[in-house]
Amino acid sequence: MSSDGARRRDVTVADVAKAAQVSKAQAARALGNYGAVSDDVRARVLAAAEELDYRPNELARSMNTGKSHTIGVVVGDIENPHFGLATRGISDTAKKSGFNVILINTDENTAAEVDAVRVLLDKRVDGLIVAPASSVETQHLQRVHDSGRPLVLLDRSAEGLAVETVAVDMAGISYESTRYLIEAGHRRIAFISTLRTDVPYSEGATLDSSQISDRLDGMQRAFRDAGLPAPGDLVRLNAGDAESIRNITREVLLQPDPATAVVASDGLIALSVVETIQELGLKIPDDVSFLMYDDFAWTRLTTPPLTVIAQPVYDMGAAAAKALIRQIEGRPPRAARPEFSAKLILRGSVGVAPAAAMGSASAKGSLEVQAL
Amino acid sequence: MSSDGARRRDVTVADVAKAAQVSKAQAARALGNYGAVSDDVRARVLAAAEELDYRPNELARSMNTGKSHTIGVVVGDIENPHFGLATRGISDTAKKSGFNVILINTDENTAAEVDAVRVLLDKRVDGLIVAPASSVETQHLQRVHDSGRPLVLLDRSAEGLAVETVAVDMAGISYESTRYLIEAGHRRIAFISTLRTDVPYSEGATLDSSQISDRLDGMQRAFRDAGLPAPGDLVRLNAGDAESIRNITREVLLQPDPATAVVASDGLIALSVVETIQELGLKIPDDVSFLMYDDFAWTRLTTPPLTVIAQPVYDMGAAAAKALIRQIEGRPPRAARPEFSAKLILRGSVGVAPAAAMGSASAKGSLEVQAL
DNA sequence: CCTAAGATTGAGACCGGACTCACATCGATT
DNA sequence: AATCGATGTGAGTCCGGTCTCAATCTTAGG
Repeated sequence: MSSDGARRRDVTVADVAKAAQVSKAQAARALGNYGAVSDDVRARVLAAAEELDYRPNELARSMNTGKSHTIGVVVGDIENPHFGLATRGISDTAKKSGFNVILINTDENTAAEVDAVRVLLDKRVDGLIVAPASSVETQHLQRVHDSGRPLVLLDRSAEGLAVETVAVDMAGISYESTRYLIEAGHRRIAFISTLRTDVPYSEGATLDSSQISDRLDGMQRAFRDAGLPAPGDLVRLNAGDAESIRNITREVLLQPDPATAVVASDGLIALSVVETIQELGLKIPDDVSFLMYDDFAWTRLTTPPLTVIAQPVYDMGAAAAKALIRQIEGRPPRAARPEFSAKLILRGSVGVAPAAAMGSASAKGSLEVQAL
Repeated sequence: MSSDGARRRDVTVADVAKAAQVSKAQAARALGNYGAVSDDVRARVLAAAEELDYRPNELARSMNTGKSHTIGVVVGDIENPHFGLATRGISDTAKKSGFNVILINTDENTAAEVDAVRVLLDKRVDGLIVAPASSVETQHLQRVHDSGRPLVLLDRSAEGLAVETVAVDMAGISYESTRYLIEAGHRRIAFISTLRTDVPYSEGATLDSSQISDRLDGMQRAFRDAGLPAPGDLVRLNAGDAESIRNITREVLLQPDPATAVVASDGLIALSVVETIQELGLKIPDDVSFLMYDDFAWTRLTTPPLTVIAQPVYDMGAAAAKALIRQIEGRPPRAARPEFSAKLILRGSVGVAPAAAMGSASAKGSLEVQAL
């Protein structure tokens, strides 16, 4: 309990003005630090404000400046460290420029996303950073853009939406890593993703996610360039919870013409896949090779450590925030936005494909491993 | 570009009223769904709103209702999956009750926390959930409480602050797990935490974090009950970045009277500790036993899988949000708040202490391991 | 047919700041 | 000493809603 009781009404400029014996306008000027105010008045007002423990009502302030100094961030799943890190990048950057972050989780559900965007707009955020759940259903984002509210997309792009987008060149890294797997003798490469789709995957089908579809494009191109048929039957989407990932993993590894390598689309999937592989008593990389997107610290602790595709997630979050703030402040967008690129980090989870190993006398066990 | 151009001023109730040919008051009533409105007027207003694509300005609304339907969440580090999960629990629960979440990261820095709280208050959030960086420097939280703004603490309590707190019984689980280690023959148990302190740890010193100090109390009590001296010299605080954790780990393991078991205070620390142990060529659990707080999925993937102290983080986040919302809505706090309790999950990283192993002929390798 | 309770409705105050505008004040200019 | 641009200052409006209050309309009861 402070000296003079608790939970009384908030102190307003008017109160301060009265205490300082000046007009509301003058008090507001002194407090808001604008306009012309004599030293005498300023001192009195500031003293009164201090005395009364005055705190400006940002809501009121926002209402007539039109700026809320708040940006809205809409992601699929904060629980996923990928977004955790990205969010950290965003919020660190935002804070540096005096912006706050309202975070909304969509569970990768477009309806929830539409809602989130609406709520954020209603709250008059100064701008939005969205990792769209769908690259196809984007009317709500289109509307945001049309309304003139700054918008930056993260991780995935939206079809036909000319909006600044911070993402890595997925097709490129996917091509590169697939080639790496192909060179290790793998022909049967499974790709497992949580992406929800109605129809089972078939080559050429348009997917809801630019990110996944770019990855698949990269894989296909790698196979094509190698003169090999892409194993479309091993592309498994709709991997939802741990149980379904487990089932899918068993399927692709135990079926007649099984996968010799598995690519996990994100860290959450990777956990279940690796766990299932261990359960099946299979050894990585002797029996199955494994590759995953995102380089989390724990991937160095497994035996063997996992070969991963590292994405500069924090930096991307930071870049998205920077780009957004630039838009908010009306500065022109960066001429050449930096393309973020992912890196294939070779550790120990990719080995020579079992069948190929028989053919080549030299290769055995894991491929050359790059330190760290 | 929508049919009628872009980026025009926002549509307001006044606009809708004009279009519907009714007074502003009536339009507001129809839109806000309060007061008495005839069916005819309601229909016209709703139609006009639809036509004009009217969206209420939540800022204006908040300003005179006094409610922002927003809660502020202040955590030390969203990047830490512990908080990621907790945040998820909070935001899921909040959303269900129509609340949004403004998230601020403090980097476990009290000054940043003070600032965060101020900003949130200025934004007139309806309530706050804070995981206090310090259990001692809590004047800012005290002020929040005094002002009557709902406040719930998460994870750690604040000294002398009678505020609803959602946390696990740390002393209890720490006691239990220490006893477990002691029974396995460990006498030299190291405890590594990021907690920043000015003075090096000494038994009895008051710490800045209720969480850590409870854990240490539990450890000490376990040693005392076992009639053994607590290895206070192995309590290592100030473990900041990966590098410093690495150094500390080496120290406690390589010094003359080394630790035979290491307890990592959180998942981030655990990563570096385990990595360092592996680097040193030591085997878990044969050479060193390892125990960590928080049960992350990856702890099941290492060899051996790690023995952990699982905390119901998501549920705690959800409970904190529920408690806060209850306060916001003026309902009485739950009579008996559920005590959350952590669970020791035995996997394979704790074994018989090397010295003790020599003594007992039977024990060798890891202790009995509980499935999952 | 008249009257009063109850339903509708519009004018305008209000929330807490920012900002416009007209009106001082004041030292400097000539 | 009269004039002028540069401050200072206070009254009052505005932002976009909510909400009070008095006026007007219905409609059922007498």
